[in-house]
Amino acid sequence: MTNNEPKLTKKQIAILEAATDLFAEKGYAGTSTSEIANKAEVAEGTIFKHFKSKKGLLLAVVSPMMVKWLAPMIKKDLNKVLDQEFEYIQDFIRAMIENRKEFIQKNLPMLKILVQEIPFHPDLKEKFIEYVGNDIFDKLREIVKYYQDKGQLADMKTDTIIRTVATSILSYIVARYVFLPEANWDDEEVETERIIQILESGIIQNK
Amino acid sequence: MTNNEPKLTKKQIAILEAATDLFAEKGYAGTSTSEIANKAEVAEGTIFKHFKSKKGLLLAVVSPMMVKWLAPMIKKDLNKVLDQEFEYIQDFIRAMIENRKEFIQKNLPMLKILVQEIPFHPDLKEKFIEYVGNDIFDKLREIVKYYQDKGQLADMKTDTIIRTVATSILSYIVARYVFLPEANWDDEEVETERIIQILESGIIQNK
Amino acid sequence: MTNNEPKLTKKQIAILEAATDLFAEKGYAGTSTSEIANKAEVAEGTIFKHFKSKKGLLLAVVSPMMVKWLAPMIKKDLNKVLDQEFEYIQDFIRAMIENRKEFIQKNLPMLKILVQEIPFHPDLKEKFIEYVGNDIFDKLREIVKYYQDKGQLADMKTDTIIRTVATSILSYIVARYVFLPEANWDDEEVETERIIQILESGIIQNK
Amino acid sequence: MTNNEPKLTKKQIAILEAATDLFAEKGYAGTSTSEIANKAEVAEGTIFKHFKSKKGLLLAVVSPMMVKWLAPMIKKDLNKVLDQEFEYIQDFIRAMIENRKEFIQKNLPMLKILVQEIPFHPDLKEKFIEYVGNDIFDKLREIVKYYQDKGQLADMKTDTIIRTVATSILSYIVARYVFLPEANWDDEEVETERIIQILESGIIQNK
DNA sequence: GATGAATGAGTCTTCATTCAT
DNA sequence: GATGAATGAAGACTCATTCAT
Repeated sequence: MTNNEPKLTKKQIAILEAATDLFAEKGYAGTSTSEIANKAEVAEGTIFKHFKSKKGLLLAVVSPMMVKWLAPMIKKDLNKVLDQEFEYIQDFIRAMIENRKEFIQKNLPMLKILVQEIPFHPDLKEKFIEYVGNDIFDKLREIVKYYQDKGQLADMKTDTIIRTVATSILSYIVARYVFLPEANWDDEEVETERIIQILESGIIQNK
Repeated sequence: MTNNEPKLTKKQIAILEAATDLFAEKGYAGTSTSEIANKAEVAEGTIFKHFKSKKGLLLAVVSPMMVKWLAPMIKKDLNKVLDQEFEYIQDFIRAMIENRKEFIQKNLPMLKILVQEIPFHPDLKEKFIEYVGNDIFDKLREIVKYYQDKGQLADMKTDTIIRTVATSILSYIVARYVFLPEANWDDEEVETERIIQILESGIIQNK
Repeated sequence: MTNNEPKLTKKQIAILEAATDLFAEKGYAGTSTSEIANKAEVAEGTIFKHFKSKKGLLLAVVSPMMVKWLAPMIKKDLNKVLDQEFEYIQDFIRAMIENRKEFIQKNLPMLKILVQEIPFHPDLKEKFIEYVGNDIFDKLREIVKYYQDKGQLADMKTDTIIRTVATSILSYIVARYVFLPEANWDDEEVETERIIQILESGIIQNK
Repeated sequence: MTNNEPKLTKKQIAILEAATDLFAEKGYAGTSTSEIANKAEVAEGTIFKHFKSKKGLLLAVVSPMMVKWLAPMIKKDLNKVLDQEFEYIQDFIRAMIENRKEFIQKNLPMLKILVQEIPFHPDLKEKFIEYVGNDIFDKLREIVKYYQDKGQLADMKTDTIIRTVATSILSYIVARYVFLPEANWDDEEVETERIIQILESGIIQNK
């Protein structure tokens, strides 16, 4: 967890970047390794030297996103919560969205790949669950509990609350960045506040 | 609704069903025409006799869903709205979800295909917009206006309201039926009410 | 040989005409039976009812040309020669070209097919030789002999003379109608005379 | 002439040779790429690695013939003409036939392919015209003019003379090597002299 | 006689993967 | 490590031919 980034060579980075772009644009099954080699300006064989198979390349593209994005997202913010840095849950949600904004935009293709390919790759799904399901979900439950105890969250089932918040956020991200990127959206801050406002008057007990 | 389905033969239906299942399961690009032929128990050539190309088959799978589901969904309910059958917007939303429930479950694979393939097929997107964007969106705007005038909807931008309601519903459908079908969900009625409740306290002005 | 044209039905004629056009335009191997059916406005099965196979259709297209064109060409003119109607060989050659002109132009596609497909179909070649080699060639030899005896033809080998005349005529036809139809050629009469003139001062002894 | 053949590998040569033989024997449309692969003893994929498509292979087979045969044929001999090496046009024609004899025999299949496929491939025709029509035709006109000025050629239209000589030569080549290779021809020298003799007494003014 | 749906072998082409250099 | 030529299985698609209606 400390230094798992084992010094990628220039070629490896080029391959990963090319693969990320192409997988996001045309899907995993719709992208050929020769296209990737071409875009990365390496020989086709080089890809297989570093990532044993095409599937291995997909995992290499998608894994760091799970490790670097989802895990830290919770770990960091959870600590802040417990350190009393977020008195109100609104602040926690806002932070979760705000802090990742940059990362989301930079890694949008990876996210797109993740969302699009998970249904077709059981092993991807497993890996995803391995990180999110068991590790993060537990911590999210702690957080929900924390705010429920503070009286800031409705007394619904924990999982329902998590689901509601998660889908509120994800639906916005998916809609804005994956399905309708060309629609004229409001500023991100405005949309963020709208999500919070909706959640606030909805499942969040004010007072 | 009367006779637009120009008598599909048994084989055509078998092909469409096999294609629908396989596209949903493994994605369009990940499914081979020989697999489809195999599952439909027809010769591979038969597929191409009826649907000029693999892409043509995809459109044949997905088009009726747009024509039969989305268009009627609005047309019928819009009339009911204007006929004063839905005094409260909650009833309208409930009806939209309730009425389609059966159709959604029956045509879930199609919906899954639509959601998953739209990003990769500009022509699919166009066809989708052709049905939803220009025809249906306009009518949705009318409905929103109608309830805004009645004071039942917040005074936000029309499009924002539509988006919020739509993503609330879609996020539930996608989460429940596409991404996490094996999670233990509450009864559909309960979830439906939850959506309405969230929307109610959120963007819907009570009183 | 008397009435071998066994009353062709309308559909049969349509098929033969469509096949002739398409074979000439795209070659035998490059034309599909469905294209032919399409152009002839009959069902694909109908083609096979009448002409057992695609190859059978080719033979049906090409055979009459050999029977109707080459055989009569000689028979008729040979008689005229022997009836003293052509005192000079020039008249005989001129007649051969003149008389067939209409037929050539009307049946150009068939001729094109014959020339183009003979190298690929041993049975076609055999059929051709059956008509030309054994039947016609013998009669041509008679004619050459006849004019050689009259002192109008050089004392070369009979076959060489036939070859020379034949290639002179054929090279003109092939060049004009098959390879370079769009070049600006002189009137047919002028070209005909040119062929004769060249043959005249070449292999034909004047006086 | 020095290094335009950019080092063909053994496999590429094997493919080109197999394709040349098969195209000549069965025609382009009548030959399958798997047959070619088989004969060349390479994998089918290898063909497409080197020649992007079947059509590309056809061009690769036929192009060098145009570049190496037709262009040099004229260029070399034209210079000799202008260098006064051929005082009489007979010598020029004889040289044209003689010098190429070896090449013709070695590349007969290619020539056969060229003749047979040009009618079906507009792009082949264009390429052919590009080399023969504009480059060589002009030079041929110069040569004709040259000998007309010397009084050795009849005062006909330049193009007619070229056509006559060309068809005289081509008809002989096509007849001897393409259509009737098994007929008992005289020695090549004898036939060559015959062509010249016919042309001589025909269009060539013997002072 | 005529149809056209159905077939499955065969076509051209692409692809992930390997391996000698 | 890096290459890219080579592979052959698999892909989408076409075709001549058959047969029940």
